[in-house]
Amino acid sequence: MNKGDKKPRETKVFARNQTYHLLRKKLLLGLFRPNQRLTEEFLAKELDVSRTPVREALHKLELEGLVKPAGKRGYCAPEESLKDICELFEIRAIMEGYALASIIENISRKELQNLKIVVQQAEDAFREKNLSSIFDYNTRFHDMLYSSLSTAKPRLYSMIEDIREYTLRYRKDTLLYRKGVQRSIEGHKKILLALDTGDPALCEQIMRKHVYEARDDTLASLRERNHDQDVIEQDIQLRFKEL
Amino acid sequence: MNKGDKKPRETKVFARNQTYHLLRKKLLLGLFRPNQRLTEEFLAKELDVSRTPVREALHKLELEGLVKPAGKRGYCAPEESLKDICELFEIRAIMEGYALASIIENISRKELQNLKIVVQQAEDAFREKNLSSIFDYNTRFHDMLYSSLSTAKPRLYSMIEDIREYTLRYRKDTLLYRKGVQRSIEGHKKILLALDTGDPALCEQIMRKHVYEARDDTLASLRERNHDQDVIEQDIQLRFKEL
DNA sequence: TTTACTATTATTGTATACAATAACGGAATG
DNA sequence: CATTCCGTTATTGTATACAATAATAGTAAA
Repeated sequence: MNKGDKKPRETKVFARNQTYHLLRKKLLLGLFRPNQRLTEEFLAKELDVSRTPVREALHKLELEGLVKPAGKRGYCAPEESLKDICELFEIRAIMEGYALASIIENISRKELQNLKIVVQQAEDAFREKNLSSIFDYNTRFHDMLYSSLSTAKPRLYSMIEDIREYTLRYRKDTLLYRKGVQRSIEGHKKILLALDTGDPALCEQIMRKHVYEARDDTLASLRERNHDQDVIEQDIQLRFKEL
Repeated sequence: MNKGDKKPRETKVFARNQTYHLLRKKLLLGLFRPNQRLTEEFLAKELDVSRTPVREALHKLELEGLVKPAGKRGYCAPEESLKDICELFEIRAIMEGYALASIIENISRKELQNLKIVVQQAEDAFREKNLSSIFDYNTRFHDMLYSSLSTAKPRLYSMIEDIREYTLRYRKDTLLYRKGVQRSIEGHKKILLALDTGDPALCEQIMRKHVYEARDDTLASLRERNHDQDVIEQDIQLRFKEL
């Protein structure tokens, strides 16, 4: 070790964390067939670790509902029922609605201005049919909107993030659903208007409606899914490359 | 094995589950000092299992926020900040408010009648100063109220149950706070009235208010806590005896 | 052919060994 | 007396061995 680097800052990456996050991502992207049996040994071999980190990951993922018990032994990937999807969006609507209402206490004029810029960018991208970047703009809009929440109400924030991730699994489809994208941008504009009024109840109402629209678009796109299954497969593989 | 019992139904209890639930309960009851270091070996010895189930339990409990990382290594019991408590109640208010609003679609006249009976029983117990049984009546009221939710919206239901458990940790104090008990019963009456009207928005509003009152009473009783610390200790030990 | 029983295999649960490293403490130095 | 360095100890991360048991297949009997 050289004398200069007292702390080499090699953030040791543990197999446990890596395994958990990788498995989680794979499940969220739907890379396992529904009801596919997930045995510890199989996953361990696939991820090139021992059973120990895999088992822990599976048990934690069970807590989150990302894997479900298969009979008396082991786990499997859950199959997505429309009812489950609806409930996830419903919960998102409740929590994000309240989150928006509590944000108006703290949000600054400058932050509002920045949000407007992002929405504008998303709109431009939509006009140029640059669909993939819209996904990023939407994400940025979301992150900016809730940035104050992460310190003010960390628990609410992390719950919202979790649920958003769970619904993210289906958004890959919505991405390809043009009408949904447009509605989403319109929704963001309305959110900004609501914030401008400073009325918490209105904010809550608008945000709930926005999430319900996202739900409807997701369901609509799921119904068309079989039409362009191969495109989606490609998209999944691409998105997974980013680890 | 006798011929009669093909399936002896000895539900094998795994050290893993037992350890997780026991540790969870201890944490919820506040049986560890805040910031107390929780080493795997110490807990393993205490619960008479190996480190394996303990480690899994700790990692799962971290996911729930019931233990927090202590420095770079290991975990410790989190210290309860008033801010955290407030946020927990706030989230409860959001979710239970929505839950009540969605219940009115399905609730039957008979169920309403049963709920009224339970509230009446709680009121009688209060008049007879039978404080400990009020806790049970309140729990029963809650369970009956949300029984339909557990099948209709299982995810929302389990989230509410989790958060209720997290706030339960502080209710042990509220139990001894007479004014809080009375307000709680009055709150339940109002909830029944709101359900009678069949108005979802009103239900949501009333329930939120009810939970906020619970929060205020909890905070108030926490402030008086030092006065009768020994009584509370006794109560904790007693409650823990029930495993 | 179907059913029931048994033997085999697969897979998980738990404990433990070992390695890696963080935490701690004590000696040496200024 | 304070501080830094180094060696010891404590504690965790991972792999693996072994036991327990569920799943499976295969065989025999009806």
